[in-house]
Amino acid sequence: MRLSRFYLPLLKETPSEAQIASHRLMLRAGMIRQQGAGIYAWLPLGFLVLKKIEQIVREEQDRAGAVEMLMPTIQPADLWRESGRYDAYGKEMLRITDRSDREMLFGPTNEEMITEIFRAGVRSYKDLPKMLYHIQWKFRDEIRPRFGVMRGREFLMKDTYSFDIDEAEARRSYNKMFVAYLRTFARMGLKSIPMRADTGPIGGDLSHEFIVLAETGESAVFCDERLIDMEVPDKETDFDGDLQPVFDQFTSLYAATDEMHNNEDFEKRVPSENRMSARGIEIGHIFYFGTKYSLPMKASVAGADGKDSPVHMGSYGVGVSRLLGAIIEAFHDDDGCKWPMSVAPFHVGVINLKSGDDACDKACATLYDALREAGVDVLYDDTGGRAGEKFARMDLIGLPYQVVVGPRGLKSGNVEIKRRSDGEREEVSVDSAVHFIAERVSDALKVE
RNA sequence: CGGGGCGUAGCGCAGCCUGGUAGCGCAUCUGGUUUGGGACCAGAGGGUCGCAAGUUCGAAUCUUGCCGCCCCGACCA
Repeated sequence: MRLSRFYLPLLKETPSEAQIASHRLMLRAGMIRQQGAGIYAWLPLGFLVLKKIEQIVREEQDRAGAVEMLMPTIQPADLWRESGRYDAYGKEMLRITDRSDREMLFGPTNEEMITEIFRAGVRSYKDLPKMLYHIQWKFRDEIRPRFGVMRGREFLMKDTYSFDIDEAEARRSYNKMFVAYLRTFARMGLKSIPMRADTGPIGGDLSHEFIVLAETGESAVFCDERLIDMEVPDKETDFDGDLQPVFDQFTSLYAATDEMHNNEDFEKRVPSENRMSARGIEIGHIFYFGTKYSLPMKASVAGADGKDSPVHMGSYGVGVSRLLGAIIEAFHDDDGCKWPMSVAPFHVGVINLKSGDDACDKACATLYDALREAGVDVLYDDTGGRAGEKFARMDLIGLPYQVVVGPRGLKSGNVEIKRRSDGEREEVSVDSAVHFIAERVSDALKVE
């Protein structure tokens, strides 16, 4: 992409409403634009990242055996009357009426709808287990939206729903998502920690929040710091096999959010040198809720004995749009974003320091074409303007690598390559630059 | 929803207390000098001061109502 064609409205000054780094940087880097409280338009740069995050989520869901579909944003109220949640949900749910005065709502989640869809098509235990997911915009009329996309009212969420014949089988589905989540967040460079979450009236131990540690996190968390470097299962993991050992391993050490924290327990189970109290951002939440919806909504299947019984369900959410905020919180400095390669809007930025200069233009054009040929996403800064402005802009948007092409280096046939993550620079010849970048990009994108 | 604050040019703000017909920085446009980390000089364009009503000879400024947004708290992916 040529910068001169792109739409990248940057802000030099910090908008007054942005309190935390991710919100500030998303506004300054021209990724989002606010349209109302907790409602954002995704500008080209932000949208590129959003799509990359979405794709990683999708790939790991598919790997775990879930099947993608798409449910509507608008749902009929009657569906929610079946589960009893139409009245229970409260003002968080945006209720609307259509031209015939039919009661509708903008979906805050999809348990009811997926249950209706499932019950319409499945009769026998032989059709189980099933895991279905979609990635769709949700609306929750939060009392107080804040922190940009971290707590918006409209947000993009991946939600998966599992259907099993009994609790033991449901646990297997739960474990699949548990592992899928560990992998999903790791691929984005995040160290996520599963923490016991409140299961509410249903009870049991089957609800976990996936937390990424960040100073600006919304909740206080307490954990054994050895969890941070626990090894995430690789892509050869057999999702049809027994995943219980992985679950056991990750849940063997203490980890709890504020609500679930028990200090006595914490001190008993965690050696003092490993105790960690920090703040965290919730980026995923998985939940087993048994027959909560299948019973009232009559989603049953015939068992081997010919008798009908309600299916056991679970739901598994990932805050896709929220992840942008979480990733920036984890990877940024005073100058801007520092995207991990896997979610970067472009892998590399080519900076033409002297647009209009024959040698510079030529070298840049060669690099631009060759990099794209090599499968690298390139943003080519072909604009006029001063060097300082170009450097600052590229640092702000935070592409993993910058290739600086200027008359000074070209005299000796060289360009400068800067790595955004640590600022390390290296002079390489124009000829070897493509290989240099392409190799590092493909290494960084390798899925393990 | 309780408490606090803010709406003045694209962005950041001053002016409001003490009414007199709107200003600064950045950005934008033109010309020139510059050119490897957000340049400089000269000039120009751009605002029904959130909306509505009221007080007044006169309202960005005072009064009332409404709308929007932000911050703290309780709630949430």
